[in-house]
Amino acid sequence: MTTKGDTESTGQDNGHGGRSRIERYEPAAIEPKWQQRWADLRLYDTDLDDRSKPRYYLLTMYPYPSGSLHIGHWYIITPTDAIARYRRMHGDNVFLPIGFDAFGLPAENAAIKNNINPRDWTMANIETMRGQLRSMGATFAWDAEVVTCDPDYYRWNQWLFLRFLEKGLAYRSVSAVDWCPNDGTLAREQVEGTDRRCWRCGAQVEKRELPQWYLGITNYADDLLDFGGIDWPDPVRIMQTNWIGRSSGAEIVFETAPSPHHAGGEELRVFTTRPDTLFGATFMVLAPEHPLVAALTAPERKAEVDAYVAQSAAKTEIDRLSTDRDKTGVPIGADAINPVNGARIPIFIADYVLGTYGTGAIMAVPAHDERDFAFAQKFGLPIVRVVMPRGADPDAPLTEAFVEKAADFAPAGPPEHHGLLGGILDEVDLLTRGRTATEQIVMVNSGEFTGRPAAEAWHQIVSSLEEQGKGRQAVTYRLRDWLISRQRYWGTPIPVIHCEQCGAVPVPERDLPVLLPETVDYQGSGDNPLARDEAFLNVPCPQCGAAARRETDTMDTFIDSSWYWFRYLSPHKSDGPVDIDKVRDWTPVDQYTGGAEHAVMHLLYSRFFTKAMQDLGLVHEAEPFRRLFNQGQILGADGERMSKSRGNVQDPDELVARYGADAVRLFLMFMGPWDQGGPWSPTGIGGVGKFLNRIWAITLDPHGREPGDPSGGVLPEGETEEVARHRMHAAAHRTLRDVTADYEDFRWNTMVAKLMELSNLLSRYRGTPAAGRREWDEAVELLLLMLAPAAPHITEELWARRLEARGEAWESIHVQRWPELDERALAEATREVPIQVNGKLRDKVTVPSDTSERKLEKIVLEREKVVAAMGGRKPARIIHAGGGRLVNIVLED
RNA sequence: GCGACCGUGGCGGAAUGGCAGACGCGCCUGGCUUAGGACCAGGUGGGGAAACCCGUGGGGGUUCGAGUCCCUCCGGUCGCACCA
Repeated sequence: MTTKGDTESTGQDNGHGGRSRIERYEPAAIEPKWQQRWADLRLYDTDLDDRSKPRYYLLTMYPYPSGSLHIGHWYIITPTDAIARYRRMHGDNVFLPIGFDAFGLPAENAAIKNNINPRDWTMANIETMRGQLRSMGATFAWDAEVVTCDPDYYRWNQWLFLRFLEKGLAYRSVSAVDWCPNDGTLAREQVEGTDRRCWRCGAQVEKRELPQWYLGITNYADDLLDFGGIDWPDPVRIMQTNWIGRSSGAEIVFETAPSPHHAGGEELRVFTTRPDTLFGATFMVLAPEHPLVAALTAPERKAEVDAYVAQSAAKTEIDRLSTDRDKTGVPIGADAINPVNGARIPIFIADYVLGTYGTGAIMAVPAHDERDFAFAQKFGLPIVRVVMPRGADPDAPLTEAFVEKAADFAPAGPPEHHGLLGGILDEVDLLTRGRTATEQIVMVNSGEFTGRPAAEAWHQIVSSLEEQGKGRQAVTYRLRDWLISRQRYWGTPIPVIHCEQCGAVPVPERDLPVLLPETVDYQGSGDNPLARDEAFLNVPCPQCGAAARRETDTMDTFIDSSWYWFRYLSPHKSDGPVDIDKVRDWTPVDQYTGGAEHAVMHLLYSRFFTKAMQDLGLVHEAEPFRRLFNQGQILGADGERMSKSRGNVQDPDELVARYGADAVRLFLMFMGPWDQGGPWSPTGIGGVGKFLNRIWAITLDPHGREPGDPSGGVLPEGETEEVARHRMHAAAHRTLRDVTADYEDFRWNTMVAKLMELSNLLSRYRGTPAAGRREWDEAVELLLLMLAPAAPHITEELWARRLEARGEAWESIHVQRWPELDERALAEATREVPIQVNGKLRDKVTVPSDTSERKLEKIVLEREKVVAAMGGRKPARIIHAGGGRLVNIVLED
């Protein structure tokens, strides 16, 4: 690379022993120049009203302004920028906006630590990062920039919240949050490890019941399972499907039995996906926090039950869910009645049953559920087998739960998280497997249902319960409503006022935005500084005018990112969050790029917001992003996540200073497939540097030669100038064909490799009589055009110099049309055919391209090596692989 | 445990079921140089003097033909994790 001597040789020696006729490639001398020029010409501002060209909304996940860009940002942004440039060369009106995800904890923590204002910290970081983003040569539409901590942005978070509130999509409810005794409430990600400790002080985090604000994402659960019309990677769709966790089954009503202390007759509802196993329910388990626990507990059990409830309340959810934990629980001294056979079964509480899922109560069928089995074994409870493979011995003792179920006999519906993931398995395969299993699993010990296939009984039992009013088909989701309250300063204030008379009153729209106070005491004792800011807190109730207090919770910052791409279209609109006409013209986003770590949270919230905003009449679309691409993650050289604390962060500015932005861009694209990422290693960046030097040399100095080139000035052995010219023409167009396909599919590594091949070929002809001829010129031009989206600066510079040399007026390479493919150039006069005998490669023969199969067979069978390989045996048949790519002679046995 | 993805030279990685290892790094040889961590040319999967043989995590299968498709085992990465 050119860089090494930069400091030592101070440019007086050009590194080529003083022989070269051209100055060397100095990225530092050309890159800022062109960046400035592009900005001055406003080359990349998008006219959103221009309908003369097809629109292309290209979106990349906006960064958090953490302080500076790291190489991972470049890894996302570089190819995204290349897509933008490539689409423009195809005549699309490309919109590539950028902004900053500017609310969040790091700013607040930095404020506490350094005693500066979170806003100042954030805005300073944004300024730094803007400069870095410009240094990459990325073509962002800066005039559409959105900064989420700007009141002009977050007021619309508040406005949307009020609309959600009106619609019943936002509500307040009491729930448990993580609470650190020293630092107050913590976000989920601030609680570390399985022992749940505070990341700052290391104290054990506890749960606190607090009134919190929620958004009703579960209302859209089934809609969110429908991925129709969007082209997203399977892994993301699968993760979202699993996260939503739709389970269809039945809700079944058990009644409590009368006892000495109790009249009985209370209804206990359970959710099960296996109503077919109802006869095997030998006990019942309630979550410790189940509302009926206190009422049902027998007096003599009270002490023990209370102790268990207290004990599990002290535990975190993580502890409770830990799989390897032993089952614990206590009987509450009451029984329930199995509605299907009238059996009295004991009721337990146990923390393996979650209060937040289903009905917070289960019927336990130990024979057919591993967890229930373990519990029954520990507590010596009966285990009754009720389904089994046809022909099995119903009385054989079970050593483990038999959980095999008869395919999917639940009602058809959206994809669920167990088993059948929509369309991924072959349908026919599923049907046959399903049918077989369905017939093979039969009922036993189940009264009138005994002997029937379990799949039938599933439905019959549900209908029979339904008739008696003791149950119904039901669907449950793992997905819960979105808790958006954060007891933090640096976020969007939730626009609500609490009045003793009127309750929680929405802030009137005319009073928006509820501004974050500029100066607060964020140095305080760890709770939300807003809660101590009397000026902020005290307001009159908008309804009755009495003294009232503001809500002090702020919104989860995922709210900001749930609709920001709509705002890019009208960032300064002051009478509403979005411009519905622009939204109609420009969304859904054509291509979204970003990391897979947002597969569930951000991408699910964004889909929810879009659907909710559609229902509010704000937008016309049900889906935000038509196509999604998840690039891989760049890790530190040690294979770990890059982080300042690990000291494995690669500073991109340093690389740009050494190698230039184009080389860094190209190297990131060349490393490997974009969706793969991998450990960072700068070894090899010199390779793309060499490539750029070569482009520089062949463009500016076709007739030059490098010192010591032994083949310099001479065409390859046996090659005429005619042949060389034809080869250049063919190679240029073959490269164009392949590179175009690679751009379309984001295969940057092979794209760069193919351009390297073309430049290697031209380099071989440099200084020979073939150099500088028409075909040479054409190949160089194609090479520059094809490279332009990936390495925008060097190509712009060389393009300008070519124009200048030809006395033509300057026009940016980045407004040129993508070259047209000349199909005729691809045709070769001859082709080389590999010859296999019994599938093994034995020989190759070069024949005229129009050789017929029959003629080719004749030629092939006369080849010396082929005859030898055939060893006197006769061909049974001869395979011609597609289009004469290969011949395979299959011999008789 | 469940789900998804992935195993190819010393390294990053190529390869619509059809010549395995494109392209690059590194390394070797030579050239050019006062010099080179610059530049140019050639070579570089393993074994073998060669003919040739062997090679895409292991084993099986489908096929004229498998890195690619199917089954199975082993190893790795990510996500979920008592969700009834």
